[in-house]
This record gives sequence, C-alpha cells and structure tokens, in this order.
Amino acid sequence: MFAQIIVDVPTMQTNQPYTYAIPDKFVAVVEAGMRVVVPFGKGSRQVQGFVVGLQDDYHGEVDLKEITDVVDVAPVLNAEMLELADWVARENFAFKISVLQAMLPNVMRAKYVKTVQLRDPALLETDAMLRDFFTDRFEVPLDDNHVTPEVLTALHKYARLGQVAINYQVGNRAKIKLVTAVKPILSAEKYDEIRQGLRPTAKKQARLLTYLMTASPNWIAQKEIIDATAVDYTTLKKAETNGWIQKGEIEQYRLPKLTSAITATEPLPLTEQQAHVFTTLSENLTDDAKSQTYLLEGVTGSGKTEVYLQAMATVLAQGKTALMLVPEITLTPQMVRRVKSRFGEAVAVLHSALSDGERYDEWRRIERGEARVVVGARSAIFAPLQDIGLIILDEEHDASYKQEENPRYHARDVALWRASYHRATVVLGSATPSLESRAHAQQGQYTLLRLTQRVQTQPLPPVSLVDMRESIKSGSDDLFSNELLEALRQRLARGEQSVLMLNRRGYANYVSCRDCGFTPTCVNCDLALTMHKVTNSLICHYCGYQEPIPKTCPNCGSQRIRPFGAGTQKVEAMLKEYLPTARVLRMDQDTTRKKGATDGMLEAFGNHEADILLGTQMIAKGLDFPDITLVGVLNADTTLALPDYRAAERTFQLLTQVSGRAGRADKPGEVIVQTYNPEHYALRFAQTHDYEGFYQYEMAIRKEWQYSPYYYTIQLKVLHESQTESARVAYEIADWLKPYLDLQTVMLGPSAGSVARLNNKYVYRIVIKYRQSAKLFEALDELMQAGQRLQRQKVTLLIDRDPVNFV
DNA sequence: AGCACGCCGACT
DNA sequence: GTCGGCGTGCTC
Repeated sequence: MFAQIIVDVPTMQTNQPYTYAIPDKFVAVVEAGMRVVVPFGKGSRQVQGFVVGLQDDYHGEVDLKEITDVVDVAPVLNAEMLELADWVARENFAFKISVLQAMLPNVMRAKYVKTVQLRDPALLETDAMLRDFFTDRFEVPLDDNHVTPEVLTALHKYARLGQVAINYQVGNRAKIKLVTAVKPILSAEKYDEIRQGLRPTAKKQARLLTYLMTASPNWIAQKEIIDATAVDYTTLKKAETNGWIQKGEIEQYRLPKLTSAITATEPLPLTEQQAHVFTTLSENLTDDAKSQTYLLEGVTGSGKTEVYLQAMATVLAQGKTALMLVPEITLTPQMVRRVKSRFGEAVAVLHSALSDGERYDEWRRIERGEARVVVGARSAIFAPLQDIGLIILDEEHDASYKQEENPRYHARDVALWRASYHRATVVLGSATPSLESRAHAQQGQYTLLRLTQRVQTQPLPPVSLVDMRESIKSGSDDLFSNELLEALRQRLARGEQSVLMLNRRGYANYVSCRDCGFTPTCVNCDLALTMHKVTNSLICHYCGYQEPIPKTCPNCGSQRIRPFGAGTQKVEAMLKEYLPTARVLRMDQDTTRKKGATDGMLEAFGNHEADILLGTQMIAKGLDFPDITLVGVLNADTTLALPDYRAAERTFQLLTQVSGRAGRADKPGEVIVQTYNPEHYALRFAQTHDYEGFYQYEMAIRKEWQYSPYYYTIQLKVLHESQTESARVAYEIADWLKPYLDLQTVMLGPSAGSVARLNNKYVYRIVIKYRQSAKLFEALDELMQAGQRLQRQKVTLLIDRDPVNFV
C-alpha cells in the first residue's frame, strides 16, 4: 500500500503529493484525510503531511520512504474537503498545504521541536562553548533564535562530523481536555440498601448515595457530583474503595460561556414580505437535486435574521445541517444568543475570540455531528459539517469575507462551491449587496429577493447632509457642525441615546480644500491621490501617477488646502468641552483590544450607562439598541477618498448601515452626516436610502472605468527591503507578463504601494484587469514558480485574486 | 524549509 | 592546498 501525501513544506516546488510506502503496521489504519508524519528531504527530517490519496501499487523510479507515524485515528478531512482544498489552492495561487491547514483548527497544525543530541561526549572536554550549551544534559532543545550564531555554526560543524545529531520531531498541540469522572456501577436498589445501613452521622455518604440512586449509569464529571451534592473528594475516594462507583477520565469540551442563561424562543410570525421570501427559499431548501443561490436585499430592520432562522429550521427538520457566516464584528453575544435560543445545543460557534482549545472543541462537536448548526466568521466556511442544506452569508458585501493573507480565499466563493457540492441553498443577505453579487442577480445567476419594509413598519430615518464648508464659514469648527451639536443637546435633554461615527479609516492621508472640498484625484483613475510627505507628492496608488502637493487649491485657488484626518481621542476631548454633562463611551481599536471589551461596552450602552457612543466603523454594524434616536457621521468623506475604486461603494454601504441604527423602536430616528462633498452621489443615494439607484449609477461608472464587476482584477505585490530592488523586480515581472496579456486585458503599474513601506519592506504592485482568465492564469502559475527563486533573493511576490481593497 | 553539491575567494 | 561563503536544485 502507498499513500499520496502533501507535506508541510510551503513552497512551490513541493506543492504536489509525494508518494510514501505504508508500513504493514499502518496499512489497516491509514486513510485519506489523515495527518501523518513522514521523513522528507536529504536528512529525512520529520514533517507533518496530509494523506490525500491511497494506491495499491507504485511504478515510479524513486525508492520510496515509509510513513513514520499516523497522527489521527480517523480522517480529519473528508473527500469533500480534500477536493475543496485543491480547488481553493488552484483558484487563489496558494499552496495546498496552507489551504489544508487553514481548514483545520490551529492546534492541529504541526509543532516542530528541534533538539541537539550529543553523540560524542569527548567534545565537552575540548570545547568550552559546548559545555555551556549542553550543561549536564545529552539532548537539549534548539531554538535558532535563542542561540548565538557562533554556537549554531559550531553545532552544524559537529553535526557534519557526526559528533552531534540535530533531531526534528513533530509535536501535536491538540489537547483533549480530560476530567476525572465517576460512574455508578450498582443498581438503585443496592444503593438504597447501603444507604439504609449507614451510620446516622455519615451525612455526606448518604447524600452521595441518594444522588447515585437517581443517576444514569454513565460517566459523570466528578465536579458535577461535588457541585450537586456538596460531598468532597475524600467521600468519592471512599466510595470508590467501597466498590460503589468506578472512577476514570472523560473528555470534556471547553464550551465558551455566555454571560447569562439562554431562554428558548419560538419562530416569530413573518410579515407578508418575509413570508414571501421564505416561501421562495423553501422551494430550493426542500429540493435535493440542485443548488440555488439567492441574493436577499433587505433594508436594515426588515427581519432578515428571522428569515435565516426559519430557513435553517427547515433544513434541520430534513436532517441536514446549516451554516451561517457573519462578519467577525457582528458575531456578538447578542447574535449568538439569538441563534442558540432557537436551536440550543445544536449550535456551534466559531470565531476568532475563542481560545485554541475552545475552537478545537467546537470543531470536534461539529465533526462528530453533535452540532448541526454553525455560526461563525470567515474561516467557519470550512466547518466540517456533513450534508449541508443551507449556507447563509449575512452582510455578504463585507470585505472581511476575503482573507487578507495566504491562502487568500473569499468565503463567498467557498460557500458557493460547498453548496454546489451538497446541492444546498445559499442565501447572500445584505441591505447593500456588493455590486458583484447584485450584478449576478441581474444576470440571473442568483435569484434576487427583496425586503423593502421594516418589520415594525417604521420608516427609515431621514438623513440630512451638513455641508461642512458652509458650516465652518458660519463659525463652527471642523469636527462638529452647529446642527450636529444642537441635535446632540436635544437627545441629551430628552434622555435619548446618540451614536457618533468617526469614519476614520487607516492612516492614509489625503489633502482636501477647506473652502471648496476639492480633493486632488488621479488623471487616469478617478481616485483620490494619497499624500506622501517624504517625497512631497501626491501619488495614485492604483496606477502610479504622481504630482506635487499643491500649495493652493487647483479648483478655487484657496490657500486652505491641507491634509485631512482626526482621531477618536481628539473628538472625545472636544465632546467633553461642548457637552460637559454627556457620558461618552469611546469604541475604537484602542479601547476594544482586550478580549470581551466590546461586549462589555455594548452592554453598558444598552443599560444606558452612556449617552453617546463614539466609535469608528465597528459601531456601524449589528448593534441594535432601541433608544438610539440620533446617528451622527462626523466625516463621511474619509472612505470616499480612499485610493480604491470601491471607495464610493464602501461609503454608501457604511452610511446606509449606520443610518439603520437610528430609531428602531417606537421613537423616530434622525441621521446627520457631515461632509465636504454633499453633492457626491454616494452620499446622495445614501441620503434617500436608495440602494437600487446607487447600484445603477455605480455600475455605469464601473463599466466606463473597466472595473469589477465588468472586469476581474488581480493584484501582484512585490516586497523587498530595498525600494529600488522591489521596483526593479516589479518592472521585470510586468515586462515578462506583457506578452501573455490579450487585448482585453489591462495592466496598471507597477506603482508604489499605498503604504510604501510595510514591515520594513517596500511594496510595489501591478494591477491586472481582465475578462479572460485562461492564458493569464497559466502565466501566473509560471510566475509562482519564478517567485520561488525570488524568495532566495529575499523578494516576496504575492498574487491576490479579486482583491477587496487596495490599501 | 533544510540539505547537498558546486564553484569562488581568503586563509592555515 | 583547504575551509567556508552562498547560489542552485531537489526533496517521494
């Protein structure tokens, strides 16, 4: 027997299965999808690998090595996942091993331990350095980072001479938590009999026996018994020696705790629109023969979640499973509680805040079929569910569904693949669908469903745009217009809550005219130019165009053209000044870094412990408090000026989302948006809550400028410590690629990255816009091979397909 | 990633 | 003459 194995060596040349012989003792054990340990390379270093196939015979030239060890007792990846891994790797120019690892909980990734073994003790006599290194041991762990280069060279020298040996071991970090458990082994009658015979003072023993009488004859965690009966450890020990019970160990899941108990809820009655959507979905939910994707375009408050829950219930009733993805920041306890209250124990939750152990346990609950509903962020799309009936992507437009590091998969694509494999239903839900998805619906690939009315039929809040140019002229400062301050004061007086969003995004600086709102844009791309202080220039991060920073505004001649940007801390301080009595809760990266901080703050706000919630974009999503009657957006323009062709789309989505936060209960809400570009179409359409209008308008622009969804994009990034070197390689690649591009393919750049230096590496990039992929992808595959050689020269080449942002 | 092979310069 | 620098190819 022979096994095809993908080894844990993430390089292009090793991105293929290697054949290994299966020793007799493992023949009956090894299956595809298991992790194994194999010798690899000249020194037969032990590495982890995944069995991706088995075969009975082998006719190749090479004499095969044998599998050293089998890590798993059962496959951790089934046939579906192995096939999916191949596809994800191919589509995203990623290594197979990286994809396989991304599919599994972190703890299942191999941990390598390097040790040095002293073979020739005589060395210690002659070499004082080695004496210090080995002290009194014969084998010591070797961590390259904690050993001086001198010692390292010496060790390598002795290793060549065979006087020391460098060993590689593969460790397993996945720890199953075991707890001491107790099992009743006698009948209830017998326990009763013993209890009757106890001395009257033996109260603890009596309590234990009473408990055992009614206990099921299964393993019970010791802690559970102690908690229930208030006996102590010695009582149980005695019970064991008396032969009343058996002691042992059982596996225990590390279940992430919720702060309060969950009460079961029933499906809510559906509105007419919801019912219509649900009925349409049901056609495919109950159809085992084909997969169908629905785009659910529903305004905030239209009750998408209730439709999701009932659709999930439908597939569960058929014995199938359901998967629901939400953006990480939306995955709040509130959200989890809502799903758990409907499906109870059947729900597993996967998100980044879990510890490695918790995540591993949730994964196993799913893998064993104990959890049939999964709620999670991006990576939960790889949840080991079987027989999936429904996959939901809520807030489907959200950029966090695309992984920004290798493997750079998009959860939406994976969802569609898995759904097609299981002939399952996909629901993409959003108040503001991505243009790509909306266009797919237009073309009929997706079925478009709409929820246009809010459940409680309250209207969407009126949105007013405050022209900051005017406001500043009339004496207000550039952070708070008089209109916004007045509105805040009103809410404060009425005891109502407000949300303020400072739409600060990243650190990209741009310049804008304080008098006319003009922001210099690229002549080729219609994108805002980014300010580079070092070179004193404005640069287009898309195509590389640059011009000097203007001293006066090219539009109105004003001298007040300057860099833009303000932080939450400054805003908080200003608020204190203007509204000294207001209790302000600030939510941003700084205040929410600690685990659980976000939940605590949202709870505090829900309990009216603050009047104003001030935050960055994170507050736009998913928070749902009835008493918010005012939403203020301090500077709507920052996302607009991002060097990204999706800037308008992002801005529209964000404004629409944050507007939906105002006035959800019986109180009407109001939204005030401060801007220097009140005439911009993204703001205009957001003002009237007109998604369809925005869609039509933006599509025309995308068509004209040849952007997605009319063209696909690929972004190549070249990184190197030296700017000239990364530029040189980028140009070399661009020249090499040119002959492979067809007439409909456009190459932009190379240009300097928007953050010119990242982790001390200079970034150059090339953007390719294309419609036909076959030839281009062949070229890129070849480029991947070349990328390996570049790696030697410390040049990193990244290939990002359909990048979601260019910053 | 890590190891060997091989070709160049600077030393015992 | 050899030790060791790192550029290149290969790992079942």
